[in-house]
Amino acid sequence: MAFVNQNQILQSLIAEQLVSDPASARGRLLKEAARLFRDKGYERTTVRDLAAAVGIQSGSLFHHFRTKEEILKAVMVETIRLNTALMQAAADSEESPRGKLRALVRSELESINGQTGEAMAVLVYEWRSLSESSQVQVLELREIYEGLWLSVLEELNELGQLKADPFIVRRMLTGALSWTVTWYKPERGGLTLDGLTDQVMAMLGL
Amino acid sequence: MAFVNQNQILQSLIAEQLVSDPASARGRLLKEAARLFRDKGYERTTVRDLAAAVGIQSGSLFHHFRTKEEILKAVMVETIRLNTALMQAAADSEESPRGKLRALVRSELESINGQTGEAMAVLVYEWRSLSESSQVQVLELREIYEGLWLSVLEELNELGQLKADPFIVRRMLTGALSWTVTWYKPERGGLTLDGLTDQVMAMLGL
DNA sequence: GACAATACCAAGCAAGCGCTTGGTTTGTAA
DNA sequence: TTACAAACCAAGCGCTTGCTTGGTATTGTC
Repeated sequence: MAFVNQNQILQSLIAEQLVSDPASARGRLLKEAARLFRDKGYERTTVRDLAAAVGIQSGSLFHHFRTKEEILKAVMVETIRLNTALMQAAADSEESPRGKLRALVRSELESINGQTGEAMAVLVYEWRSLSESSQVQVLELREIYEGLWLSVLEELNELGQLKADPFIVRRMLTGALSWTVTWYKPERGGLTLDGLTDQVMAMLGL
Repeated sequence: MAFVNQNQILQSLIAEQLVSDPASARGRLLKEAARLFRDKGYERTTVRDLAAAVGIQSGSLFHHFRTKEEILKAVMVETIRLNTALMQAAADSEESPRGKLRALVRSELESINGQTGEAMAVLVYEWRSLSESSQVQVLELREIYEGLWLSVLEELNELGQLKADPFIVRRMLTGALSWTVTWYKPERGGLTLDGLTDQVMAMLGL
């Protein structure tokens, strides 16, 4: 498979209309929404907050989205789509199972602590605010994403390099990596994203 | 130090008025509040929900607590107090650093997935709903709790048994263990709490 | 340049929210 | 029995919420 960079992946997803262009009105709203939802929580964020963040009246929001919850759902759906593609590319760029796992860890840390960090945090911590029917739809996408992890972890396990059950390791990693959003501040303190990735791999004895 | 069981610890904390008796009106409310806050989130839980859960009128709540937020804070404060005492006892019951760490992991898993699980989940996932001044107060208690973990992890590190930085390992464990609340269901599926603890230790290469 | 369709505004509605109020019941102790 | 505080109820106030409505700019298309 050819190597592609992150921007190419984003562009092709936009072309397929699977994620909104960050430059479009919809895209800008979703970005601001993700930030507000992470900072204040979905419930504490009002439609007036959302509208103000993109400079329109609160009522005008409902021209783009039918309900407030639809905004939350859109944030989650587009985030999973983008990150599934990014993770797939990261895994494909490596040969060895260990290399693939490291790429996945690094890629997820990047998603959580980088550009799409707000949206990733929303995905993890605002799950309960989604209606049940929306949860089902988002869960379907999430399973593709998780499948990526499991295939790599199972490969490692068959090689005897994993010290615990693949399913459990993935779940522990889900918690551990998403939790980094609450404490990891790359700017102050010397730990880089690669350094953090190394620590995670070391912790797993890899 | 003498071995004490969990109930003895709870009783002595009640006697010192550091946590509410679960049989008292206040104690029952806090228990119901923890459950509701975890299930629906703090913001989605109304004072009418809280009152109905203990069979009183919504206005009557404010005879016991000045504000709704005070209820959230009380849930968090009492939960930390209880669990700090439980963790201290668990660590003291073991000799070796590895044994102490295992006891801490098991104890935290028990807190998260057992009786006080609702409250522990609230502590982790409703942090943002606390006012800043309350956050400061709860954080002070939290630091005692974290100190317990760090002293054990540092001891292990000095013995060369830890594969990554103690601070980072603790943070990874915080995320990983608290996340178990979203997927670990001891009743269905064969994994016991001890089994899960073993998996965590294995993952750390211990 | 006509004409939709799209994007937005200004105003406000109905419902639900946290919390207050004034008054009644219940528990306790002399 | 009396006295008094703690616990509770019934009612509702003032405010904020998500969302609707009727209308006006703005944009793209032929």
